[in-house]
Amino acid sequence: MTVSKTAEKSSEKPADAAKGRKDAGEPQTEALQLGELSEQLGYVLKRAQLKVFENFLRCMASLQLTPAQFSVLLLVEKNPGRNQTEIASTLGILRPNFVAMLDNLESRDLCARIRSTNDRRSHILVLTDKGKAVLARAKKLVATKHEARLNDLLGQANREALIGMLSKIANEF
Amino acid sequence: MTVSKTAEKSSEKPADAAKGRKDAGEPQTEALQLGELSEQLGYVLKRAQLKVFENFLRCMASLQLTPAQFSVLLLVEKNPGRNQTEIASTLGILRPNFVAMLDNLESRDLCARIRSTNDRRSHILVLTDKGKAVLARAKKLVATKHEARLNDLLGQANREALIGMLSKIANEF
DNA sequence: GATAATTGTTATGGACCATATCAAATATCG
DNA sequence: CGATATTTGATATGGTCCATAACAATTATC
Repeated sequence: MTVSKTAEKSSEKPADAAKGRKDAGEPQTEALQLGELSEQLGYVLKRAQLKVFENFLRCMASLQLTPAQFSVLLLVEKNPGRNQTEIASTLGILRPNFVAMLDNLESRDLCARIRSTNDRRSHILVLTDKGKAVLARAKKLVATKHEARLNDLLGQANREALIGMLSKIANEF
Repeated sequence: MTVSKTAEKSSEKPADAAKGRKDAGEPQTEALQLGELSEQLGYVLKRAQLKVFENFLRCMASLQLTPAQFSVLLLVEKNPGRNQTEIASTLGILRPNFVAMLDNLESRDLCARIRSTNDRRSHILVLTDKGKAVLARAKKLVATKHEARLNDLLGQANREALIGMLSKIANEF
């Protein structure tokens, strides 16, 4: 969802108020000063997150997986036998909102809900064979097209340092 | 918006599937393994961004300013005499969505729209006196409560490195 | 001076997030 | 045991944010 619809054209790229100009004539419209904005953590964090998600969606276009869907498949694979509540809450997804998400993945035969025999309220989540295959391909795409891009941009060491700092913020802020 | 409503209680904190347990009895529900998820840039980036925004809103509770509103005030202050289209596009906000945002800020007497004499289609944006005062207080709150938190957590050098890397991603990814 | 483009605006729909509520199943406690 | 509370998955619903189409007023272009 939210991807590949008409996506590609507008979307209002920031830092580009001077658009319809051949970059040769008289710049009657001066570029705006970002000022302290470019030092604001929240601002730059949000911008970076949007860019990363955008790139992720492009890399996954052939598999039609959103970041959220990818994270669900990853977590279900790593934690077989868990129910919806456990998977959802670990990802910070509220149970009601997780239902439609699973409906989607299940309708595409990527995962399945199985009634637990221990607790007949629960739906145990598992990946289907197709789900495992798609996830495997998704991992390769992420590694070769998505994460590799970061290494080119920042370098291996910086990339790891970045992930470490973001994790720290996510966990301890 | 989106803040301080009933906010404070639920919200489904991740990495916490084992909740209603006194942390003393028998852990019948093992913690889930995040696995490769904790190395996924997009995942950790999104998580960090949510935490940072959440903290920002808490710091700004007394002024009732969202990150987006703060960025608008900052940009208008730094770039007086610009119209809605220029401010909005620099922030990556689509013009239609910028209207309600300005209605809000204007109704609170933080900024004002002024018809341009050169181009009577445009609305020049300026901060009101109250807007300037509020922004000044907001800056102090951000510096002392919000950004300072990052320094405590990462240290000055790491904080700057982080901002630098995020900017690079936002601009070159 | 006719046509095209721009500005602010409204209307509208989609995606995402949050809450309340429900039925079925289970847990708890008298 | 049996009444009550809790949990699980689900539905309904509302809010916020994001994106597109369309419009009137104004300006630019030819």
